[in-house]
Amino acid sequence: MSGPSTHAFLKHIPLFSVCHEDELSRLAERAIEQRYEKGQMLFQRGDPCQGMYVLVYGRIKIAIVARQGTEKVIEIIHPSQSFGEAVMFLEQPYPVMAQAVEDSLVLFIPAETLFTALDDDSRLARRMLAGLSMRLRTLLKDVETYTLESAVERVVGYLLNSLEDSDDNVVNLPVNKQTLASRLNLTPETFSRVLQKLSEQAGIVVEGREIRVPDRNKLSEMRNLA
Amino acid sequence: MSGPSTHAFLKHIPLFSVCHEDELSRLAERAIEQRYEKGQMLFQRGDPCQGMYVLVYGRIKIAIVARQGTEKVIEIIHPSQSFGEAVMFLEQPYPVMAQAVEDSLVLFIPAETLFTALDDDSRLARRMLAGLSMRLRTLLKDVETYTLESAVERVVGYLLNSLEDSDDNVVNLPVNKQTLASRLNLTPETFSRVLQKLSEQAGIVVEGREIRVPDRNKLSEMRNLA
DNA sequence: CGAGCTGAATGATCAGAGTCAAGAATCGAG
DNA sequence: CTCGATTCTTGACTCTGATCATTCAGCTCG
Repeated sequence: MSGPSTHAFLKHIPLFSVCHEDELSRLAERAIEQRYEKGQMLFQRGDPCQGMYVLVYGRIKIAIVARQGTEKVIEIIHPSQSFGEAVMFLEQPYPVMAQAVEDSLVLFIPAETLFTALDDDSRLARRMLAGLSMRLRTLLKDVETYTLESAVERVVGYLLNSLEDSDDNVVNLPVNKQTLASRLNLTPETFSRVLQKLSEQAGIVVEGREIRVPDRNKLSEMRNLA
Repeated sequence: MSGPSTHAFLKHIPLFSVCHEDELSRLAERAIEQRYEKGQMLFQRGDPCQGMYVLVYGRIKIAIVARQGTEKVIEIIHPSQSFGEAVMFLEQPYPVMAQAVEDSLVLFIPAETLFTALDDDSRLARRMLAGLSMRLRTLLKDVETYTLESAVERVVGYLLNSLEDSDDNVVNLPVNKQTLASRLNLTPETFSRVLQKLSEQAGIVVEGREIRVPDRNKLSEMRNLA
């Protein structure tokens, strides 16, 4: 990806789509392309933060690591999503780690570059505020899910959510089941058992990373009854 | 609280402390004082959001409500804290509810007023971005706590955290034990038992809403062993 | 093609925390 | 000060989901 295509790429990211052309050019110019192989770390908890990221292609997982090394996936980043903005504003070390779960290409935007852009354009600031607010809302939803819902409810919720976008009846898991289980705050074993149960009782069909859902209502009903 | 004192109050809130005098005056002028009695709702999930709040005195709890009416406290707001900004930027209905747990006075700042101030002053925008980022970090920490820590660890963590500010060895619970239990994602019963256990094994002394911690290290050690 | 990995499924067991039910203590209004 | 209502504590029991251990399936690579 060279200069001009970086410009084009940024332009269709919601966050930057409001920017003026010359501002976009400036951002594109200073953005740094970084390639990561599957398994490589982008940053670890405690690392200093010098800017934000936008994922071009591949897949990144964001996770927290407990004292004993237990890892809990917070978020799975898809292409065109940005991450790391919040930490940049706080000027504190990363509270999480980021790791490529597939070969990935990211754009790194240095903090200085972004701060300048923010001062120049109050619309960008507004977008950014909305973006962080959205992130906050999502995280809040996660808290709600983790604390108020059972294992079955969490899985059903995830599946129905994933179905909303695509209009066929298939969910393609974005990562392996271990990682997804962690994202849903389940052990792989429990996740497997829940899928098993849903196959029997809600008629879903699991084939590797592909899950077919012939009847959404039936699946949805599993949430209500214990 | 009249106009001039509102100005003074806002001035010592970190978020607004960067504002110019005339901007502060404008904010103070348009801010609306609202009084709530203990138990009164400020807003409910689903209500439209027209601005943000700053708590002057009293105590507010922010909570999510599940389908069956189960309530989970997300945050306990103390004086000088602001809340509701994120929802304002999203222009969506509230995903949470807010209720006064003591007689309270809040300042309501209309969205329009704030948006104007943001456009006029990029420093305010920057502060606001930092503020939301901070909120995000806190919520992330909560996810970490809920998913990775046991009941005892959560309570010990809360106590040690509360001790950090005050330098005597006493924690004064800001709300009743039910509410605090919910904030820590525990049932009141479990919370009570954990306090019981910590009294026996870590030497803390519980007297109503006052908890004395003679030995922080001893308390801290409770986190590690099962 | 077979050895060795990694990811996934399954079974047996266990434990942490929730639920239900019953008292005790505390608070607040009159 | 007293009655009634919350709020808190304690006990007995249950249950969800974690842990541990094993087997199985699918790949990759020499």
